[in-house]
Amino acid sequence: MPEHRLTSVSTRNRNERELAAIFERNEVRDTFRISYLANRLVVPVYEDIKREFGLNRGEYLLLFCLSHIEELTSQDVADMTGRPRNSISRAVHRMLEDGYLTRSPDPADGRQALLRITYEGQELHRQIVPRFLVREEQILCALDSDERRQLDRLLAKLVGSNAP
Amino acid sequence: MPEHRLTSVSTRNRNERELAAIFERNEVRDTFRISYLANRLVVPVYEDIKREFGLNRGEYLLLFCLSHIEELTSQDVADMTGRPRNSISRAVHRMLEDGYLTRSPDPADGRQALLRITYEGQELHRQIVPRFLVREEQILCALDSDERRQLDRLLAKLVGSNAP
DNA sequence: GATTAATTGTTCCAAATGGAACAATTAATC
DNA sequence: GATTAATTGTTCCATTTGGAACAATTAATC
Repeated sequence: MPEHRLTSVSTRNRNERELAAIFERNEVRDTFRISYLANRLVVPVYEDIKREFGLNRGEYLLLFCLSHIEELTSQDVADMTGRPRNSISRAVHRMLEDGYLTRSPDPADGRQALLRITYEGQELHRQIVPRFLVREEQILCALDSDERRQLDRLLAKLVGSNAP
Repeated sequence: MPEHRLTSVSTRNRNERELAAIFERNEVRDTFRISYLANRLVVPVYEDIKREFGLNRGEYLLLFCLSHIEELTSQDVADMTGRPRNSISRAVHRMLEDGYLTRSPDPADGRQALLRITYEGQELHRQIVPRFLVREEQILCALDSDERRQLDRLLAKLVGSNAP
């Protein structure tokens, strides 16, 4: 965000009250609340991942992409994650060294190399996913099952639309 | 934020198709989609703000907070935005120099200083808000007015709950 | 009321970040 | 097919970032 991040993790009453007021008053309520939610969902998990596995966000995103798509180039990952290519390059090297992925030159195009996740990488991913799920549940349990379905439908629609 | 960020801004068909697949396949769908949405809403606007007004995210967040709450300390802003205090400190100094806010020592507590937005700061905020709104509309127009109300209700519930 | 603990804002510094230039390769254009 | 343009992954470098230590001040504890 670096982010449009607003946490209410404050021990001081004043801020909690005032923060709530911001949610009601501000001019771009939906953007603001979605951004806030995203950070509440994701930030603490990334802090865990950093602490326990030594991966930063870019490295985990690389792992995540390769967990779902068998073979990708660095450029693919850059496109998908919106991160600059040099960051991906760094992440790839670190993850190669740690044995979480492999790289082989593309026989069809000498410029690029094909990345794949290793077994160790898959294992790591398997350890990390539950943390996101636990966190998701902590936040989304505020909704009943009907509301969860509503949310699912709305998100599908929003994400599916190809706005600019 | 650095971020759990996945954009579909790719000129290549392959990635767009594969990206869509990730949304369906992955294990933490709601977290993933909310995070994706947040970035789509916010990232391009922050890029504009950076380019046109020279403010980074932290600086704008400071402005945003002071636009809605008359008087805050640096620590207040740190609590509300979840950013480290030294970042806030830097942002405050830059914004002071630019004349977007004022600072006066708190007579009741010698440790802290009270920040307020200036007229110039309010003007700047007034110029920036519409950009968020335009972007919000670009994304949320995928929903009809009923669905918008649903979303509003769900967000209120999610944000209002005080999960850990 | 003296002593210890906690809080605020700042400075220092090592690490992360991302833009720009670059060589290697492939695609496009003439 | 030669020449120009575009693409990929990397290196370089200036800027940003955030943790830790710090002085100044206030609160808590004895």
